[in-house]
Amino acid sequence: MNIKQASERTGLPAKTIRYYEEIGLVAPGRGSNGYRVFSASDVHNLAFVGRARMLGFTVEDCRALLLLYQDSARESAEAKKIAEAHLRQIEDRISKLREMADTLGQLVAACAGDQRPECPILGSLAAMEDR
Amino acid sequence: MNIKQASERTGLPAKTIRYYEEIGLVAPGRGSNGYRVFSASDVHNLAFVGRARMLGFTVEDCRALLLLYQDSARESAEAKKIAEAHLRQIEDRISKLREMADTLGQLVAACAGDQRPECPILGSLAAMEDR
DNA sequence: CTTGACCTTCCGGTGACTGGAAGCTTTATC
DNA sequence: GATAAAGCTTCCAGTCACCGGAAGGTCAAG
Repeated sequence: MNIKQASERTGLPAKTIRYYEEIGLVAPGRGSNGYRVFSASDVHNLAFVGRARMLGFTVEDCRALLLLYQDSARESAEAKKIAEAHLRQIEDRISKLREMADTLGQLVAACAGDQRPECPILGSLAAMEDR
Repeated sequence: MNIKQASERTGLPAKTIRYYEEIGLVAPGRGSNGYRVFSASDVHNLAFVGRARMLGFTVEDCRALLLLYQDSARESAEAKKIAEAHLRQIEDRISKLREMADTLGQLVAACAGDQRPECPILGSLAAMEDR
């Protein structure tokens, strides 16, 4: 099948699929007209990567996971290690964002948000020594 | 003062300060030798931006906030609007990350992580129809 | 007078795409 | 057979907020 169909079946934009080929994540064949030809397993691999990306794995993680997936002699410990590291990263990012949101929430709550110039948000940014 | 001192007082890397000048966030003067010369208010503005960045504001938000800060005729509603929009974005990102982390946590918990190839993580990525 | 710290600009890279231009091929319609 | 629309190709540039490094100028100390 051509790229459009592969795109529809995987939910990935055609541009993204071309990009994945460029960086060697998939290697579809080529027809005599130069068009990419996607096999069922190409589509399967693309969908695999698409789902991994939805879970926030980096493209390099996706590459590693795909290799493991295709390796019948793999050890599940390998995949778990990658997933655990990623999970820790996500939790880290969440806690940093949580802190930002909390601080920001306090500032927003303290701001009248009217036509007057006094603003605890701007004041706090100007000198945050009080926190 | 020179860039190194400005960097030390604001906690921003010299590279970042040069970048902020390039995009017009600050406009330090220049000495006869071509070196940047930072006034107290330059440093103040840089610190302002640095704190806004720590709260996750985009550089463009920082520019807007800085302009408001310097505008004595501002209305606090303006600043509040920016902060609220940003807060919503952060909350969005948190909830997306929270979903990822939850899904990922379940997969990690279900994976033995030993020398055997069976792996619910890889299996789930290969076909996530079951969730 | 040299050493080392500091400063300058410019170029390229990051991650994971996305948009758009210029130019093929294929398919459908008249 | 002409033409138009859809779909394909490659390549270039841009995104965001910087960071690293090269090549070279300047300044203070010994």
